Amino acid sequence: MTRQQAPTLRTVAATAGVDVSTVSRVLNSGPGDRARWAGPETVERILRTAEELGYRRNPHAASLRTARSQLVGVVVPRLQDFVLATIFEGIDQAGAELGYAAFVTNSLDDDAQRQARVEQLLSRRVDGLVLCDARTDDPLLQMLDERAVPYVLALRRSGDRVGAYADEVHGGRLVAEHLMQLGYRDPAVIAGPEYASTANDRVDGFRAALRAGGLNLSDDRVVRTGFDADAGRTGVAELLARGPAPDAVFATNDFAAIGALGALRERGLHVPDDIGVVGYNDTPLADSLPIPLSTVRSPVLDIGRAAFTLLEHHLTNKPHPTVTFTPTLIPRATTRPR
Amino acid sequence: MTRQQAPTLRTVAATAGVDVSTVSRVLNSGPGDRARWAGPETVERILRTAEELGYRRNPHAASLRTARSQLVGVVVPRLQDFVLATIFEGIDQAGAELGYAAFVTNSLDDDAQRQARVEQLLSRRVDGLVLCDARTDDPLLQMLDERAVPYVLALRRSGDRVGAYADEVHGGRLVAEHLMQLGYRDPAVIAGPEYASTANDRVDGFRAALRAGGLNLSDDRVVRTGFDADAGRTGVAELLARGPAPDAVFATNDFAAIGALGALRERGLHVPDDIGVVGYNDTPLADSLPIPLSTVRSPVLDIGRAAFTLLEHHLTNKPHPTVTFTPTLIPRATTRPR
DNA sequence: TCGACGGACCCAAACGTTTGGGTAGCGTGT
DNA sequence: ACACGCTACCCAAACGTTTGGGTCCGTCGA
Repeated sequence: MTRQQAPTLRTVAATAGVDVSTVSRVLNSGPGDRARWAGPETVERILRTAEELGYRRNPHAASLRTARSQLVGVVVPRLQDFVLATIFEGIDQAGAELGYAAFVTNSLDDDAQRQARVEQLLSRRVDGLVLCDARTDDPLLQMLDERAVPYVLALRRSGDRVGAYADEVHGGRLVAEHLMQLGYRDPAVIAGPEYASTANDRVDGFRAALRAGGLNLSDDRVVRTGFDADAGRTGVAELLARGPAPDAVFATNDFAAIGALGALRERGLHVPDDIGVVGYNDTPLADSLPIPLSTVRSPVLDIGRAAFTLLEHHLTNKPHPTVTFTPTLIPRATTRPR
Repeated sequence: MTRQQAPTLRTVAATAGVDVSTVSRVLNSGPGDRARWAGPETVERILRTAEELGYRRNPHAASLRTARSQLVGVVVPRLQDFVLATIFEGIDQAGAELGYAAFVTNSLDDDAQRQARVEQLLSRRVDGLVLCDARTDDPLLQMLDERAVPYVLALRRSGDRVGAYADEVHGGRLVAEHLMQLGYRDPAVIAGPEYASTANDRVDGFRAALRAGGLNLSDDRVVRTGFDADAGRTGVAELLARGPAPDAVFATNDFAAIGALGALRERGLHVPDDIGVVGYNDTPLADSLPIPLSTVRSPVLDIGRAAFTLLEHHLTNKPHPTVTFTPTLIPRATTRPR
């Protein structure tokens, strides 16, 4: 077997005895439309020789000609985050089904980095972007709007821009209702950073549901930190420093909840007897912690898939209204009836 | 501002009053070499107009011409896994520095999926692959060898193929030495799946160090499971079903360790008083667990970076010998002197 | 004074597709 | 018999680069 050059349309056309244009059209139309371009046994012959020669179309040549790369860029705060990795998986899956490939990069929630990464994706000539790290007020998005770059958001909202989201307000509400139902009367919340709509919405929903249940969430029962375990520790420290311990803690992220669990333990507070804890996201090990964590699960894979679909519709001028998914509460051992 | 077409080399050449070839050469050579292709003020003019017009080269056209895509494909078992996400980050970082972009996809350690994903990457015409999911005996790799596809491995070995690895044997040894030093005498191990070299090497190193310390690791103190928390639970169950409890458990993965922690707790065994536990990988929350987990850390970001460098050297016919990184032990609260 | 040489460019082909526009041959209706 | 419309193709231009070859002109050594 000699070291053959990768076969091109020309090779296929030559060995099948037709013109390259015919091969191209036959190969690119679905089984139904093929007959529009060639006679049945010509179609058959083209398909067969393409197969035999192991022909694969050169996407660069095609992109050059069509000015469409079938490539999308995905920007996430951090791929190490389980939720974001899953969203990307959804995007990649849905994309692959339609012949798209996806690039993904970390923005680390850092302005310069975001800018640079988006610029890089754009110079790779992606057809569009999925941004998972939108800010509530986001100059980058304005820039993209001005440049008319096709994009959709995922997970984090910004204004009323189109995207695929989870109903975070509802998620917060679920947590509040769960706690109230179990008899907790004085919950606190450890919230993520202000710039993420997700954290804010969860707190809003939580507060609203408490109010509807006749409880008030005062400002000193809310502490703003980050998204990681350390944020949970410092959150608990802050909360306890402010006065009497709450009877429950809602951390807007499982990692923060896990950090909180550790901090509470160090302070001799027993979960769930002394204090209830609920997280958010249903990280894979929430279930497997020494004390399994009560939490909220959003269909993140679906969010990813939907985000891609939205983008694809955008690219093909189909309607693509924002979609919202509903989270569910997963009660486990860190909360119990009082 | 009218809707301008993206400027091409031709546009730049025309407005700078030179030929496209000159522009191309000037733009593509480093600051040092530019003078080889044009006079100093022509260079200056070209650079300036390119800048002003906002010219960005079309990578598809370039790839078509050069038959190099500056694209690499990365295959990981699961991107949701922190370690793999970090390795990818390393690859992406190092790649970006040299003008490469990276695709990443999940193989889920499933043969058909791996095959399909690799095929997809190849039809995207990547210049090479980084495989993070190699098996000890791996037909896919043979196929790539035969087709002369440039690739390197990362993390998991296969035969003596080139790659960037952590010294897992050493890691296992560190754990054994740590346990022996603390006075544990009868450890057990919950190992990952057979097909992953990482798990095997860790166990081998562990066993060897025990032997060197005069201890024997009998077969019924080794249980083979998977890489997730559930594997840890069932691992513990299996171990305890076999006879008297060991005095320590080495889980070759933090998630498994966390599962083990939960299972031990349910059975009334206290960590670290009744039984010590050591994980592997230093997952971000190992540190923040209610009982912080003793574990081993490998420089995974560096492994990713090194893997890319290796691949790039391969692509440019430079020497690229396997590199190995040394892990370190992170003692925390799940082990203590007996 | 002449040839050689090098600097500073330009020319044109090629990479592999896609796609708007042919056209030859045939069947059909009148 | 003729126009017409299909079917089943083919032709060729274009997408934006890169790169192996020119060409022209000025300088320098002998």
